[in-house]
Amino acid sequence: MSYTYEYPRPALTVDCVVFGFDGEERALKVLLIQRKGEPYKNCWALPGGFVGMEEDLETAAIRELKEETGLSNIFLEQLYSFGQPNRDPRGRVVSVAYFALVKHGKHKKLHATTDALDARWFPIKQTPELAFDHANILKVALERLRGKLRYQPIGFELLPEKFPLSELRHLYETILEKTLEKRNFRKKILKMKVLKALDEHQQGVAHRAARLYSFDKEKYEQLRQRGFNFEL
Amino acid sequence: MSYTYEYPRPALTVDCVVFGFDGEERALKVLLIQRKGEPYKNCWALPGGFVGMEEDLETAAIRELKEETGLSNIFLEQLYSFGQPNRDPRGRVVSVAYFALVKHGKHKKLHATTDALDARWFPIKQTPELAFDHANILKVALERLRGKLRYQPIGFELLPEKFPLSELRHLYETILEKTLEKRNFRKKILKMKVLKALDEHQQGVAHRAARLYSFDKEKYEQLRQRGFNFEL
DNA sequence: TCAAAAGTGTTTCTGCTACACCCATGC
DNA sequence: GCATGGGTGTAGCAGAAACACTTTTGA
Repeated sequence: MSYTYEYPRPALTVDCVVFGFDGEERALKVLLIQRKGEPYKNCWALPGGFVGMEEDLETAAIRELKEETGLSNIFLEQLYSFGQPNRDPRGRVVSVAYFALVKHGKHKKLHATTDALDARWFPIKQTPELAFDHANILKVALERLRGKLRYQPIGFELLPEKFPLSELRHLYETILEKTLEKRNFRKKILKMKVLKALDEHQQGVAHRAARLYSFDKEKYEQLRQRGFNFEL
Repeated sequence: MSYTYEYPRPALTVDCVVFGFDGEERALKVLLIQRKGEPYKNCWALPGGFVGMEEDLETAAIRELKEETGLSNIFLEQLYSFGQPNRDPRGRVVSVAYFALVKHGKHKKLHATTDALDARWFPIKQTPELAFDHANILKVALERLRGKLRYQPIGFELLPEKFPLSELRHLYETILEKTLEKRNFRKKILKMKVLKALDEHQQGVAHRAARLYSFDKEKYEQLRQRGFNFEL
């Protein structure tokens, strides 16, 4: 079977930059797969692939992520489209990149599925050489993550459902690469009223157990519609 | 001549949302073209067209803009990619949308070129029915414009080289749809040191002539690199 | 001399920053 | 009882907001 057009067409792919935050190592990580086929065989790359003919772009991103890494049901948002004529040795390939956030703990075990040799988390500071222009895509994604983190409550997407405030702070400190004053951070975030204080505490820690909180998405939506702006 | 591929491929287009600010009417406007051919013949639409095979996405946007409206040398930035499977009746067409800002006065006269029946500025509040999903693209562009305006000095792209402070304020008031206190606006923007005060004043106004300013791009770049953040 | 917008300073108030000590818990 | 991080209050300061009058110019 083949398909014929009057004019040439670029191929269209999606690529996903999946970020996770490892609370234990206090490190921001990115999910990469090892390529099974040519080009860049065995090379590490962002998960992604060709867009189906009847498939929405976001749907394609979700599907590829599932196929190549086993991940599903995660925060996903379009990042940018990359279309340099020579970014792929096979010919003209335009890629719509997505940017995803996952609760790292939940997905520690990754499936290296049929489409990829391997799938692994890499600390953002120690990524291998990447295929295509993926290093650049990753760079853009990282800038976007840092930019959004301060103005939108997306940090919660990287944490488990229930978390102590200190973990949220560590996440901000790690990603923004600066330390935040403990008391002021607490005041600021609690004053926004987007966290639900739970009647639960940490367990099995060698010190006073911290209270757990959860992000109150409904409350946030209500506030946002009244013109409230999350900003940290 | 025809082109054959093993798998089907979506067609790829670029569309441009071009904003201009009309200082006299104090209105934000968008540039639309009237379609010459099917589908949506005679309907108003965003300028745009197919991406060439060896052509960078941004280059394609610049070229289409030139071809359909005569505009060139303007601020252009990628907005978002739209890929709903049924957004174009001709079949699967994915469009990378760009978002452009022009100095309205300079380009009051538009060429209705060979590719379009007509090209016109429409106040954002009074746009006609648009072809395809262009109404949605416009909506996304407008949100982006409002969002960026506060945190990046892009307002200047909509003004002439030299302008009085009041015009800059009117621009902000119009786009953000709220009034700004005259004295505080002046203080805030001047304190940033990104405006050059010129030794020129308005001419032919029926009241005290205001001093003209120009945006100092180099100064802004210097400040930005030292961690300064434009915010209004 | 009137109309219309330019231009200017000060006070008030809010909200951020900086900072040090006691508390609860597991080992 | 000690080490570890959890949790709290306040004083000082900077910057935003609010506000009214004088100046300049052309008609």
